[in-house]
Amino acid sequence: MPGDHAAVTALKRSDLARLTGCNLETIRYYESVGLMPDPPRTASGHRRYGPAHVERLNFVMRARDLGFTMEEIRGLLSMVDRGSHPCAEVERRGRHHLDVVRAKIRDLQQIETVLAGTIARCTGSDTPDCPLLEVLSEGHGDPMAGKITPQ
Amino acid sequence: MPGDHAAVTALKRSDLARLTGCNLETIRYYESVGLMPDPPRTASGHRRYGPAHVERLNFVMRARDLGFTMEEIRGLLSMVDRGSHPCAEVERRGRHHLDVVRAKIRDLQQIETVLAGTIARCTGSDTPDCPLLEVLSEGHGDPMAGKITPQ
DNA sequence: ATAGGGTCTGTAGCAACTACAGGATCAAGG
DNA sequence: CCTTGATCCTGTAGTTGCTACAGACCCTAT
Repeated sequence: MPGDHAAVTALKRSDLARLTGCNLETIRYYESVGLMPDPPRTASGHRRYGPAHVERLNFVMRARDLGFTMEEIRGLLSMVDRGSHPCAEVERRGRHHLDVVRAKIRDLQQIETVLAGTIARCTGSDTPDCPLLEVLSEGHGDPMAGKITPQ
Repeated sequence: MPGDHAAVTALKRSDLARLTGCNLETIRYYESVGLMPDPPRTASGHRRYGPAHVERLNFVMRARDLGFTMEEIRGLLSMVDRGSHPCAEVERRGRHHLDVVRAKIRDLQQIETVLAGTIARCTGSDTPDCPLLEVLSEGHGDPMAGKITPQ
């Protein structure tokens, strides 16, 4: 039966990678940490993926693009898998993540302000007196008074 | 000579940590990766730090607070150590780092926009229909059209 | 039949720390 | 002087989210 439908839609790992834009090794990694289910194998042990795997991987990748941690993604996925995913709970998790994202933005903006302000005072000349090095070396008056969490 | 000045200013690792607010283990780590010089030791091998170490660690920590990578910090420090640190070069490195910081901010703001917009459509009810899950599951029309580099 | 690809597994590496285990040493009290 | 508890020492493993390699296997085409 050479036109077998199941065989036609069966994807190798490289196919799944190409289709989703995900790195080949990353797919195996997601399997190992339980974000992707163990796929069926051929007799010789090669992975074969179907449409469900493509969807799943796209979900994971989109969540990653939105900056969700793997722990958070795992949580969202397990809600989906259990079929119990009330919007209220998903929203709660989304809001929490949004808070984290906003905190990161604030921290980076703090950094940007200090950095841009300092660099603006640079002369660009060959003098060894540099405002940026002074800011890094100074001991008086912290320019980052509010503690930040970088990255 | 019980009032020995050198002895008075000699700091243990825990003292340095307390003084700078740096984690105890991190100091050893910075030594191991060459950001901090190997300190002198007592006969029994215990580290003893002086004011120069305090300054150095403060420099490293302030650079870290501004989001510089260790590689960048290493570079800045080696310029300082060599005594050749023309403002122009420091400024160039600072500007490059500023570009990186601004790119991160833009990426996070992209994320924030999509996330906030999606969550705003959440009903907060018990329905299993959730805009956020739909965004993560959908296959049509990428909400993050411009590729981003999260974190 | 064999050459070349792709796939398999396990493992090591990246940043930038943090934490622990198991031993040595120090400082103070009895 | 001795003991006790805190601190110090070293080396190593863990963290997050991948990425890359080595060495073995397998699959396909000529």
